[in-house]
Amino acid sequence: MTMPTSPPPPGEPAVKVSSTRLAAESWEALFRAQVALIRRFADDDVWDPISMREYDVLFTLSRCPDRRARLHELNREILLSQPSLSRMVDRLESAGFVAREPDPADRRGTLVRLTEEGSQMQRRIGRRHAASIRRYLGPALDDDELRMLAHLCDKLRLAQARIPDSHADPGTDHSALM
Amino acid sequence: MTMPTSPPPPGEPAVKVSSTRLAAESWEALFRAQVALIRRFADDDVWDPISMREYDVLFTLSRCPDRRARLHELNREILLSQPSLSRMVDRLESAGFVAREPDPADRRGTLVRLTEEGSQMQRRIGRRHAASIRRYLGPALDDDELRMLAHLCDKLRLAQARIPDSHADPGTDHSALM
DNA sequence: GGCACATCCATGCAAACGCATCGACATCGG
DNA sequence: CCGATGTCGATGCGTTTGCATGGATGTGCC
Repeated sequence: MTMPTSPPPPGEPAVKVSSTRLAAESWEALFRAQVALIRRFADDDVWDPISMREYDVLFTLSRCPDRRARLHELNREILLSQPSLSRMVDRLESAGFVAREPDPADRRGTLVRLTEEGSQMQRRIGRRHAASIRRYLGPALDDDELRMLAHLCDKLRLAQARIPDSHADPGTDHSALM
Repeated sequence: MTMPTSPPPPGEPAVKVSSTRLAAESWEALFRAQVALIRRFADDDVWDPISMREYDVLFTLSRCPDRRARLHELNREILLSQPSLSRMVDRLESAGFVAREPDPADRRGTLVRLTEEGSQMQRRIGRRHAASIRRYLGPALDDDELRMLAHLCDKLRLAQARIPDSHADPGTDHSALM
């Protein structure tokens, strides 16, 4: 998805087009690999009582300090709109896997905490999911390649914090002034 | 999402655990990088008349021979269930971007063809999206790194065809017998 | 040929999603 | 201290998604 291409626009500097093309091909490869793997994981019957996306929430919480996080913090890691995440937490809460508690430091916020039951569920599914990951990635790439892939993806993700929006307000961008 | 981990299961051979952990870390890195980039692309206002997922369909069709494909073929590239894709094609058809036509070679199937209007729309959005891709990937990775990332992702994706399901029927898997 | 089975697409329906919005609280400026 | 503005999370509502299923056509076997 979200791959561009189309014939290179005429009149652009050749070096820039080439570089754009390279970036587009890399994004397409990354995206398609992710689609193929998500498909395989979805076909695994390891998620049983919850969905893959709900597992993502439990997993993310399991890595948070004290296994709790603000809803808004969670929302930065989960590919869901804020209202959708709020309702997903509703469902996980009624299932007993997480619990909402007020944030004493900021009474606007809500802390979402992984319950013991939720933690057990995350570990149970996580073990099976880890076996699947190994099954699908292990035969495809050797250890050095896996390390290289992780390194490049981390570098790509972390760099995003330093790249402004395409429609950022230039008046408030002081990063080049100081 | 869909990252496993949890403490390494006791009693497993150390080498296997280590390898599983490496695969899991690579998958997590790949997935999180994809999430971060999808977020950025979604925030771009380049999609205007359609959605990012609908653009994915137009883009995929634009690469097909004669700009047409069977619905079922499309469904292998698009991360959507078959009924959802069917309805998305409904919407794109009423918007005039694609057209359904019967497949003369297999009367069960339906060919989805990109109309001229749909092709123009794809190119229009594609140019803007390509600029975004360059904007977000270019400063993060140099050309060699982009090439390496694409290579590893392609290798990972293409290898999936040779890796059986986790719950494959052993009776029908003849790959090891011949 | 004819019957069993597989494949392809469409549709009914409940669940989940995103957008717009609102109330509650925090923060900043006077 | 108070009002303006910004941030956080919840809810109404229309749209989109997935699951289960059905109808139609292709394929294999006797």
